[in-house]
Amino acid sequence: MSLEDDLFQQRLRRVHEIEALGFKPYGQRFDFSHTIPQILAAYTDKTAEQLADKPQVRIAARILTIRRMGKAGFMHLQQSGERLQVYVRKDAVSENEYKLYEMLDLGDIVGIDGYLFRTRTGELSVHAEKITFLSKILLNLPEKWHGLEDVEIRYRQRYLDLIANPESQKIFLTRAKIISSLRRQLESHGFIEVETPMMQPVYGGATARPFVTHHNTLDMDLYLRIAPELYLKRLIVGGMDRVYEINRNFRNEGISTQHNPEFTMLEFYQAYTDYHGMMDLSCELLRQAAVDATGSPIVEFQGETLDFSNIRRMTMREAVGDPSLRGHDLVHAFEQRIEPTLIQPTIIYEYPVEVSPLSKNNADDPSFVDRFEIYAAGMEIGNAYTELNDPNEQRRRFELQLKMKEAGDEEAHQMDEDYLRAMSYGMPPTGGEGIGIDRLTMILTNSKSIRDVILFPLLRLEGEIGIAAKLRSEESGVRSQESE
RNA sequence: GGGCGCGUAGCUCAACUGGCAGAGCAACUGACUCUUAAUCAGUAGGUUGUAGGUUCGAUUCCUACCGCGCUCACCA
Repeated sequence: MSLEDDLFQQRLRRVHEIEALGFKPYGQRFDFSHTIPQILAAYTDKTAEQLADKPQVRIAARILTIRRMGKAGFMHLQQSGERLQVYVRKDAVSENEYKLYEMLDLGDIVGIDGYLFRTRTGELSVHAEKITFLSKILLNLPEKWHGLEDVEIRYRQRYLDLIANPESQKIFLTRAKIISSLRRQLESHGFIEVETPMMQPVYGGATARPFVTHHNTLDMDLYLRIAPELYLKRLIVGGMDRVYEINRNFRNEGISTQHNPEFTMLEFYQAYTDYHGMMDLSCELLRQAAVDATGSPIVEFQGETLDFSNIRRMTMREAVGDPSLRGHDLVHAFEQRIEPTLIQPTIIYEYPVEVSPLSKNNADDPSFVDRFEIYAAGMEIGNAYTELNDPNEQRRRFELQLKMKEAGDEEAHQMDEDYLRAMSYGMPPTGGEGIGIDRLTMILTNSKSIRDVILFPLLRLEGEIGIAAKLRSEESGVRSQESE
């Protein structure tokens, strides 16, 4: 029998031992008085004397370490990636609770009633007076000071990563702060959050290959959206002058450290402004998001110092520095030579019309459009433009895209007649923008791979896991032992 | 999809040129009422990713496959 099976069976037996002591191995509601982060925030700077009145606390968390010394011992509990020590002495808890303490495993979840004090070495700790059992671990936790380093397991079993690596919790906490910062800022500018279809009969708003799915009752093929853009602009036509959406896009393309097939995009549209207005708003949004997420507009990313309080602006032609290049050649030169060098946050504006089917022409040179993208750390993190609101020009752009499609461009835009119809009712001059939340999170959490900022990145199927069989066989093993 | 690299105990890693698969942590037994990588004494734990091949002998060399990473292509 392998070690793991042995351990599994051993712990399953322990479930019965815990029951025999009068505890529930998979416990119930536990009304805690504080979270561990709350206790640390409130009492970290309190001296032993200031804790002399024995502040009473009731906490619930997972056991990360245990140090037993016969008739007393310590353990560290962890909650939301933060740790607090608990001191258990035989004469301070009931006899059964101490027996329970002696059979606890790393990874079990317990509730502790007790009071705060400082140990002889000065560590803030809970002096346990009551132990409640809340949940049993059956598997083995990763090793305690190296944590879990195997990236494949970190991505496949994110729950284990979150237990073993507190930094991982922090990344997703920061991600949440970024999103809530952007929401708060947009709300304060009068933007309304909306939700538009993820399943679309006609896909558009970006150049990408879509995922296809099928609705049975309607017997109709649908595309998972590659962008919400065309629906959001229908709302602008309808008089919702400031709208935004934070949601998933799906693109059926390559996977890399910067690409996941589903990714989160913020898109926002503001009537009666243009791309210069969007530039100013973007700079404000990004600076404040950096401050809200990290405490500063200046962040470290892979050895570089990025300053979001001072975003440079230059045209694509200026960035490339070759006035003879136009159209696709200009974009190609830019992507090849310039994009990877844009480490500091930079706005690149005025794009060729060929790569911008939904943007308004530049008034001085109609072969360019009033569009910009935001780059940082060599990645594109945002894309914005003055929206094309002339339905006949939009029709010509769609027809140009259809020709590109016929010529073999799999990512060229589809014709969207309802979008043209909406625009024919009159769309106000509008500025619109998309910001890639995953990439922004990478930069603000100093993460090298997009998989580090997506809780469950797409991976190939893993082999047989076998846990159901193990649970089943151990269960029958326990039963046969009991009947002996 | 192409190229390169990695896969050894639950975790983190060793194993020289092809020669008896090992350590720390975790686990188990025992001691210990302020430890914190607790300590001390002892015990157990392996289909070396999978399947073939070469060889007296393969963790090691070869082939294919599976998974992951990096990178190029593509893309945001």
